[in-house]
Amino acid sequence: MSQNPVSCENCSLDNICLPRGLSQSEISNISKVVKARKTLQRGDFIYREGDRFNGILAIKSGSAKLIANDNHGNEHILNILLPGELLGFDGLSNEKHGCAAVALETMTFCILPAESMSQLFQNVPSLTRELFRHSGEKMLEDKNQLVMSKRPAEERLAYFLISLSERLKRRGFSSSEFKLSLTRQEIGNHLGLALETVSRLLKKFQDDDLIVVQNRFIQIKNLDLLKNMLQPED
Amino acid sequence: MSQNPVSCENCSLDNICLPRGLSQSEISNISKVVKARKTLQRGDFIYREGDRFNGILAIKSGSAKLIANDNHGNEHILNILLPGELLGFDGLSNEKHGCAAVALETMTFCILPAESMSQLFQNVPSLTRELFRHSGEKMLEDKNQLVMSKRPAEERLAYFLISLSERLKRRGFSSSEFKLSLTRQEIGNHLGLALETVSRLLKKFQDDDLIVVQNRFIQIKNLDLLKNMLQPED
DNA sequence: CGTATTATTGACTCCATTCAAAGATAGTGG
DNA sequence: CCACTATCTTTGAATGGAGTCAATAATACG
Repeated sequence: MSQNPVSCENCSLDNICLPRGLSQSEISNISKVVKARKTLQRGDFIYREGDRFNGILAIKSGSAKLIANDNHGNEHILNILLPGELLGFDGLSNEKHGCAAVALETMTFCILPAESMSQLFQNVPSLTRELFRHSGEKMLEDKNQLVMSKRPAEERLAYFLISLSERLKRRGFSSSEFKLSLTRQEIGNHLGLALETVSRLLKKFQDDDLIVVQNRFIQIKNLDLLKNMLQPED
Repeated sequence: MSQNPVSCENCSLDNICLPRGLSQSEISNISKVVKARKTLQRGDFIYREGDRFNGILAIKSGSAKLIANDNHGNEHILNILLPGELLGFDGLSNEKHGCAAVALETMTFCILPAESMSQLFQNVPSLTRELFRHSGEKMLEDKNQLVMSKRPAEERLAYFLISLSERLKRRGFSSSEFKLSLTRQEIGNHLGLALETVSRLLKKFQDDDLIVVQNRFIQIKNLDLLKNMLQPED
């Protein structure tokens, strides 16, 4: 892997990613230690479960999935990661990654090296604050996933589409049309559904004029109605 | 609420709680700002969803639950918290708590005030490290819960009992006999099961000689067999 | 163009829920 | 201390949502 120096200073993701909320001089400070890594292809591992923790990573372009293995040899897709989102927190607790990260498509990422973290915490206090903020956000996201995991299949899929749409919007992509870099299998795995159920429900959503599906392309036609599925009926 | 000064220096939980991994002088440093709050009773709120974030809390005695509300007016029990465990991370991202914390029984807790955190991060670098470690642990726990949420009812309940037993053990309590401070309703809520299913499965576990249940008292008779339920059959 | 992967659709099955009713436990006040 | 009540727990029977199995269709890829 190449380790080109990279600049957070002129990165288009500066308002979403690590430097969010930092002053110009602070950004320039972290910019000195943040490294860019070479491009990965779909299926490539960013890190594997058990790998030594090397730092907090940030998606620069493309997308990735976080996967955990259970005792039964099954993979579980814990999260989908979009540009500007941080990953690697699963390695914070004991220097070893607790799950794996895999590219979902051609992608690039940056790295805040572990060895410079303690020094940065001293020199750039807002970075500490910001990292805790990111880590708090991850936990709230996990919380939502846990709550949703107890809801029926239809709601889980609706929530998945809505949250994806909103996260894409915040990153300057279209919120109403996007390509899923996931197979039905992977969507089902992530949501705890059989792939056939995902297929059936996407069709149902289309029949109800909520979305248009064409293979992995999704067009959201009626976001409000989709959101209504998450609300009580009355 | 009273705000008695408290000492982490002679707390029996020092190897589990916040001061874990800190030097004597560092512990004495954080000890100066950590406050103890008065005793709460079952059902009392430690904090409510939406409350301003006041700091990271630590259970000193007793236990608590973290609950989130969904759009349907239902409560979801996200986590059970035992002595020495930290809570409040749900308030890190935007200064407001994303869920509520409620006492499960008579309990006490300590608080690391938010206003002293940034200063501590500067003066006690290992505290920053330690807090990230705790936060990483929480995320791995959430990961396990997400993975388990896709497994059948029997495995979920087995995992719940095992993990409770292990956490109690690390805290110096009996790992084989303990009182659940939760109703069947609450266990079911936490695991995404109907209370009747919890009741039936506890009975089944007892019939299989894995445990003895007497109301809310649980005695684990065969931990290995219980753990086998989480392993592949072959 | 042919092969492998992915997606759709239908029929059947089953795990866990819901509904219902009875039984146990704990807490309260007379 | 016991009766009374509210809450919690157990157990049975019926239902249903989503999974599994299976076969076909569409798409991507070398």
